[in-house]
Amino acid sequence: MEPIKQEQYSILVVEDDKEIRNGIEIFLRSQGYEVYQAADGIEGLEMIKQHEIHLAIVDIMMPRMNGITMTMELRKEHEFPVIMLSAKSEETDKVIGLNIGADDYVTKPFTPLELMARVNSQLRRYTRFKNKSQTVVENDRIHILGGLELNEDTVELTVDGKPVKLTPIEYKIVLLLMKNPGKVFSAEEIYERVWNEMAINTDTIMVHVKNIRDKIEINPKEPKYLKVVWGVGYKMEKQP
Amino acid sequence: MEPIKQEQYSILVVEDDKEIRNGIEIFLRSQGYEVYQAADGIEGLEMIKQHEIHLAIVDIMMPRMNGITMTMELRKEHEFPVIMLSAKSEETDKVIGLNIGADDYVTKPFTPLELMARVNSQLRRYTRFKNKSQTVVENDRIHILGGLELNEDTVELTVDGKPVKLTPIEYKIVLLLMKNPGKVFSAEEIYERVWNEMAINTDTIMVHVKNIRDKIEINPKEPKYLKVVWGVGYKMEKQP
DNA sequence: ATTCCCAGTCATAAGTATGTAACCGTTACT
DNA sequence: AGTAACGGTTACATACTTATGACTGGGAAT
Repeated sequence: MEPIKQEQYSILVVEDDKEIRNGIEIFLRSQGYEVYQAADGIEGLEMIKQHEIHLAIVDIMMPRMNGITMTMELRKEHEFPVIMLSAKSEETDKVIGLNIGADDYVTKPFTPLELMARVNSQLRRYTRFKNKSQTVVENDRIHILGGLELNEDTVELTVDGKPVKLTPIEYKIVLLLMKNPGKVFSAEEIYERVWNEMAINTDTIMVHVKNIRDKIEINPKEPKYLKVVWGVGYKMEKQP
Repeated sequence: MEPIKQEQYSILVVEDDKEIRNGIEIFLRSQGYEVYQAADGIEGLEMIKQHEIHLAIVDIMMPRMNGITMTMELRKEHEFPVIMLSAKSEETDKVIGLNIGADDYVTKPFTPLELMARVNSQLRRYTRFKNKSQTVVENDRIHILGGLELNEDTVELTVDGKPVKLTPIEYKIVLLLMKNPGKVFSAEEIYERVWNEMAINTDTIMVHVKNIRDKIEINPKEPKYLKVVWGVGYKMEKQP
């Protein structure tokens, strides 16, 4: 696990629990990041004014000003990625759905690897986006596969040009598969990467797959896109 | 659903209670992992020096050297995933884990299935990550032998460019042989490495070999790829 | 309150893969 | 040539994996 960093990125950690805050700081520093701390939203916004920040990790529940309000505030001025921390996955879906402007979320308790993966991923995306926005807007946030077109920015999927309504979970599954065309994911893997938690059973995935097929396939009985690989998992078939 | 494991991963179990240690070992072995044991942190570090370890399961409370100290020590040199075993599910334990570099937690008491799920999940992440970091390098998850091409990511085999459908077991056998071109495996060896259990009879292998030949060989009677070595076993012939 | 939508669970059906056994060919050696 | 040991082939019952439709409960929208 080695971060590739030419620049030194600065990360702001906003979290009222001092132990967690320090834990995150130590870990991020060990990965070569510069770290600033704040104990609540107001302190956090103050830090952003004073320092150049490339990414913020923000807890939702905090005294004085909570993470949601803080994120909405900072978004008026800044574009850097915000990763939210929340206690349970209940609220997080709402947060994402509400389009507060957070880019990702991690549910507590989390492991270092989880957090690290998301920090790296967001920074990668952010820095690439920044560079490209000056030239042509060649977007890697639009995924095309035959007649399927998934747009990450508008969160929309079209089949042969016709928009298709996906539920949040369906969207996440399709996104994962379309980001990796041809690659096979086991049901467990899909579960872990979409839900961010251990898989309990694979029935859930099967049902979602069926529902997705009903929406995107001309003939769901003989899928053209979302195929099963027997005994292994599912994949999005590359189109000729 | 069983993961496809052609490589034998080595797991170190560090736990002072001998019964638990042995219990874990039995389950891990049944899944095809190589297992090493240690009764405390000092022994554990010793084992890591002597063997190549891909994942460690470490109890927190142990005599002589506890799991936290041990994990901090091993992190100075190694990056493989560490799963901690702890008595309480207190969040503070997990915060401590953030500081020391553990990747996941299982709270005692746990079921074998729980532990297994986490072990598989962590190894999946770890190996995936390792592969991603070497983006430029020609992928070691694609194996080519003459007209045969096997891709581990898409779980596909093509013969002269044409895709061939393999069953899970056929796939595992082909993968094992193609990863070791020219190397001869006895039927027993193939059985043990694909099934992760003792071979009872070799008929099964023979049948699978025939079925594979029917799929990948132009003339199955005179195999070009999957050859028999009389009285010894089977191999994938290196191609000129 | 009522309706609607989504996520998850379950029972059952449909579809594949697998192991076994019986039988046929080949090879190596006397 | 005879024969014993080994490898190849075929067929089929059984076991697994995946697909499907119906049902439940929770939450949001009306």
